[in-house]
Amino acid sequence: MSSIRDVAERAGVAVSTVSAALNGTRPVSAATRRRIEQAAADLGYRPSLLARGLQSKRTHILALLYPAPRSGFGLTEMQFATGAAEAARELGYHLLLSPEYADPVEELRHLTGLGLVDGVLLMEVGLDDERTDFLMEAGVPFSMIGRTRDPGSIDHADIDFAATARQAVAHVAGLGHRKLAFFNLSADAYAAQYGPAIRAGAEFAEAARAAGIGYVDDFRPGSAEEGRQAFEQLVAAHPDVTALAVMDDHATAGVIAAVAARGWRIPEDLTLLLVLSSAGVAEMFHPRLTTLEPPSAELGGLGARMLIDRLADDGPPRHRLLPCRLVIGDSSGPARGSAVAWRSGGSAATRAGEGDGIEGDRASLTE
Amino acid sequence: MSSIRDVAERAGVAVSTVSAALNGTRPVSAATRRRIEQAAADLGYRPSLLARGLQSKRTHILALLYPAPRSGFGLTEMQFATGAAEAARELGYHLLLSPEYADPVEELRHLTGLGLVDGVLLMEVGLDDERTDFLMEAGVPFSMIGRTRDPGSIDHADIDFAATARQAVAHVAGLGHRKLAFFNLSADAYAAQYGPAIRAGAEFAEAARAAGIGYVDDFRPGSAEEGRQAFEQLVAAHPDVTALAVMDDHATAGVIAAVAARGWRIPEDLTLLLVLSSAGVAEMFHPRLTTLEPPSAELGGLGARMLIDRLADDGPPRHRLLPCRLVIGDSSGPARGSAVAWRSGGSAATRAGEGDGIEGDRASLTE
DNA sequence: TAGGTTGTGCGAAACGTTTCGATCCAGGGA
DNA sequence: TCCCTGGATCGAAACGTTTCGCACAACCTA
Repeated sequence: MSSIRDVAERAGVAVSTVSAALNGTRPVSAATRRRIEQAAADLGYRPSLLARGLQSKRTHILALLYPAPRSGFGLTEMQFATGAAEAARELGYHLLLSPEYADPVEELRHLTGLGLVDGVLLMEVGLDDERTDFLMEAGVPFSMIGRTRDPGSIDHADIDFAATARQAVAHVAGLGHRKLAFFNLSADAYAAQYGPAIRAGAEFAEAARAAGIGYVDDFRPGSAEEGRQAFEQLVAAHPDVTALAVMDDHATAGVIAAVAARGWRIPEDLTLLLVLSSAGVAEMFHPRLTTLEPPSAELGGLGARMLIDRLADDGPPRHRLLPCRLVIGDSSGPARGSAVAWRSGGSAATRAGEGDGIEGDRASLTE
Repeated sequence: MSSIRDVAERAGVAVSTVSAALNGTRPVSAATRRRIEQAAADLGYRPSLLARGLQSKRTHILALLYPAPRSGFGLTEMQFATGAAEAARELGYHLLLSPEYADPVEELRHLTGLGLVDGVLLMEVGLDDERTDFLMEAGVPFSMIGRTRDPGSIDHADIDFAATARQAVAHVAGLGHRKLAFFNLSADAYAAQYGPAIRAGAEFAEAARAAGIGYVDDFRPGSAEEGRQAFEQLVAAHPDVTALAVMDDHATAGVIAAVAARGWRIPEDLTLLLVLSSAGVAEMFHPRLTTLEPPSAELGGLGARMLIDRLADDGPPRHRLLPCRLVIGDSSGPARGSAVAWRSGGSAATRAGEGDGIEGDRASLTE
C-alpha cells in the first residue's frame, strides 16, 4: 500500500499539502491539486482508516449489538442489521456486528474502551435497560432500535405500536367484527418486559376500547402447541370472538392447525392477523395471512442514520416511530353473520400481491 | 481514555516496558509486571486497537460480505453472520457486516484498500466468482462460506451436499418409497449458477441413482403459486411418485396447499421433505415437516475460524464440508402400499422434539 | 516605497502503539 | 582486578494520518 508520503513525493509537494488537497481542509491551488490527484490515482492511494482514526478520533465505525444467546434472532432482527449496515455504508460508515453474552455492560465497556467505534446501536432494548445507563455515563454516542420505558433524550427508532394497533382494529372492525382476541408473545417474553410485547399488548387494548369493540388478551402462546391450546381455550371461553391477532409465528401455526381440527375455515369462520411478522413468513401459511409487517430494515437504517447525525451535530433528541404495514392476505373476511360487503374496495392498505414496493417513509416525528 | 504513557508514568517505568509486560512480548521481572498490571487496572487502561493496528498491521477485524440487493437474505444467511461473529469474537476478532452493491469487486478493492480489515469472509459464492480472483491477486486473506466450482486452494466451509442427499434418499428409501421427486430452487437461482441449487440437484440425482430408486427433478418452483403448479404437473406426469423433496420454503407452502386441494394427506399419500431450510421454518407448517437443516451457524463459525487460522499460519488449504441435519417431522411416512413398519425405530436421525441440541461437529476434512 | 493582506505551501508535532538497538547493572570466570 | 555475559529496562523510531503555526511570495493600498 502506498502512503500519503509517496503521493507527496510523486507530486513534489509536502505531505500536509496532499492531506489538504484530498480533504478540502484548506485551499490548495488548482494546479497543485490536480497534480496531487493525478499522483494519488497513479499510485492507487487509499488513506488508511487506522491512521486517520488515530489522529482524528473518528473511526467511522459503528457497532450493532445483538444478544447472542437469544435463539429468536429472526428475519426481523436480520433486517435491522442489514438496514443499518446499508444506511451506514451510504454515509461512509462501517457496521460492526457485535454479539453480547452474559454481561452486556462489561462487554460494552470493553468494546468502547478499544476506541474502535464512534458509536453504538442497541437493539432488543428492554423496558429498563442497563446498557443505556452505562453508555450515557460513559458519554458514548448511541441510539436504540426499540426503546426503554421512558426514552427521555435518547435517540431511537421504533415501531409505532399505537398506530399499528389502530390500523389492525380498524381493519377488523371494518369487516364487521365485534370482538377481537389478541395472542401476545410468549409468557417468557412478556415476563422479561420485552418492549414489543408490553407495548403491543397495551396499544391493542386501547385501540379496541377506543373503537368500542370487544377485546380479549389473556393468552401468551410461544409455540405451536401452546397456540393450539390457547385457541381451544379462547373458543371455549369466548365463543363470540370472530377475529384473532397473533404475535408469534409458531403460535400462529398452532392456531391454524386448531382451526382446521375444529372443522372451521379461515377466513369464513375466523379472521386471522399475523402481527409483527414479515410478509414473507405470512406467505408460507395457507391461506396467506393478513400481516402487520414491521418496517424492520427502515428502522435499522433510521437507527444508524440518527446515530451518525448525532456524531456530527448535537441537536435535540431524535425520536422516530414507524407504523407496521398492513398487508391484506386471504385470512381476512367479514365476521360470521355480518352483512359487510367485502372485497369491494375501500381499504387503503396494500393487498398482498399487488404492488410489492415498500411504502414511503411514513415516520412521525414525535416530541 | 488513558494511554499506555499514563500507565508507564504511574508504574514508574518506560512505555516499552508496559507494552512488553502487557503483551508478554519479552521477559519482565515479576515485581515490575505486577506494578504495571496494577497501574493499568487502576486507570482502566485499554490499549487502542487503532494505534496497535497501525503499528502491527493487524487490526483484528474481519469483513463479512453480503449481497445487499438480494432480498432473499433469510434465516440461513443470518446464521452465517451470527455464527461468524461469535466465532470471531471468541478469538478476539471483530466482524464487519459489509453490504455489496452493483460492483462487488470495486467495492472490495475499496474496502481492503482502507487497511481496516485483516481478511474477508465471502458468502453467497457463485460457481464462478470474480471476487475470488481479485482477492487472490491482491493477496488479501479470505475464506468462503460456500465454494466456487473448483475451489482449489481456497479455504472454505460448505454444506456436504453429497452426504445430505444420501441421507435424504436413505430416509425415504427406508420408508419403502420407490420414486422420489426433487423440486430445486427457482429457475432464476438455477440459471444464475447458484451453487447450492446446482450441487443439490446433482447430488440428489446421484444419490437416487446409487440407491436404485426412481427420480424426477424437472421442477424449479420459486414461489407458492409455482409450487402448486409444479406439484400438479408432477402428479399428472408421474403418478407413481410418493416422496418429494423441496428446496424452496415458499414453493413448499404451495405444494402443501395443492396436496390438500387434491384431497390427499401428508404423510399418508405423500412424504414431504424440506431441504436446506431451518427446523424453525419447518415447524410453522402443518404437519411439521421433516427437514434437512443446514448447519448455518457452524458454517459461519468455521469460515471465520479458518480465516483467522490462515492469518496466523500459512498451512495447507482448509476445506470443510458439513452435512445437513435430518430432523424427522410428521411429514415422513411409509410409501402408499408399502409394508414398511414405521415408527418402530431404527433411524439414527433426530426426531423433531426429542433432543433439540445441535449435533456435534460432524465435519469431514477433505483433501 | 513601505506596510498590510491574501493566497499557497512547508515542516513539525501529535495520536497510541510496537519494536529494536542501546544501556545499565550484577554476578561469575580467569 | 578485569572482562564478559545475560537479564532487565530504557529511549527513539516508525506506522500513516491530521493539524497548526510559519514562511514566502505577490498583490494591493496608502
